[in-house]
Amino acid sequence: MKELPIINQMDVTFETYEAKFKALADKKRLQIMYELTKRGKVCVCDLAEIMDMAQSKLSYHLKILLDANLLLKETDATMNYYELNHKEVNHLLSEELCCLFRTDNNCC
Amino acid sequence: MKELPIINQMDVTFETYEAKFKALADKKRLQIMYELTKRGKVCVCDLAEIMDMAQSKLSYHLKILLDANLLLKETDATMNYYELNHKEVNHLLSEELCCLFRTDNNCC
DNA sequence: ATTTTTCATCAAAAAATTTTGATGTTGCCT
DNA sequence: AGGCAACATCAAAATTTTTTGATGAAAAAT
Repeated sequence: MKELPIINQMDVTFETYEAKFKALADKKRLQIMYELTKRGKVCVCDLAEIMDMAQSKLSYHLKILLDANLLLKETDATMNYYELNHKEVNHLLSEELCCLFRTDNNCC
Repeated sequence: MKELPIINQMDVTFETYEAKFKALADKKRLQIMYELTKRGKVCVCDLAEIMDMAQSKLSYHLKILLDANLLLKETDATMNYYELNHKEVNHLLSEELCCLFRTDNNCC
């Protein structure tokens, strides 16, 4: 059982966070996160209206957030619902950002 | 004295965070942050060695982090020293990320 | 005064991300 | 079965970001 060299461990760590921060590094995606924070579980068609965004474009952005594990997805028949992955968001962001993207006890 | 519409306030907020997360959304820049967390105040030439990165490239990345207010810069003669902006980092990131980029009391 | 060192900036090329419109898939309804 | 609604995926175009090598600026050393 070989241990990974520390440099590679760090590398993996940086890559993981890179993906998460990349997902957050977009105005539109931050607004999606914000709307989901406010509204809870929302289907793509409603979100497309809320965001005033073409459906394929929205799907693209949702996939990026989902792949970064910042959102959770739930399917019901033909509808797909997305919501914040609060656990992940809380692990990532400070309390200062709570008003925007966090919902927990000692929040705002 | 006209109040900004809420939608525009939010817009500005999202843009600000977009820039900060964009700055963090890069493996190399995360590693720069990490090295500065460990080492404190480092000049560009030393950092270029540490990062094994061409100087112009490093300057490019440092500028992005500096513009996002994640780093602080200090000039002494021909040397430019960079260090983490701990205050800003702490405002942005969770305690969970403390081991990587934060240095404060209740840390690790 | 010239050279050297440190670093920023520039412009062009390369690479990555985003947008767009079209097409594919799945499940529901008639 | 056929049509429709909700959504994902695709490929090409558009845009943005990053890399590269060259040049510029400012202070120190010779």
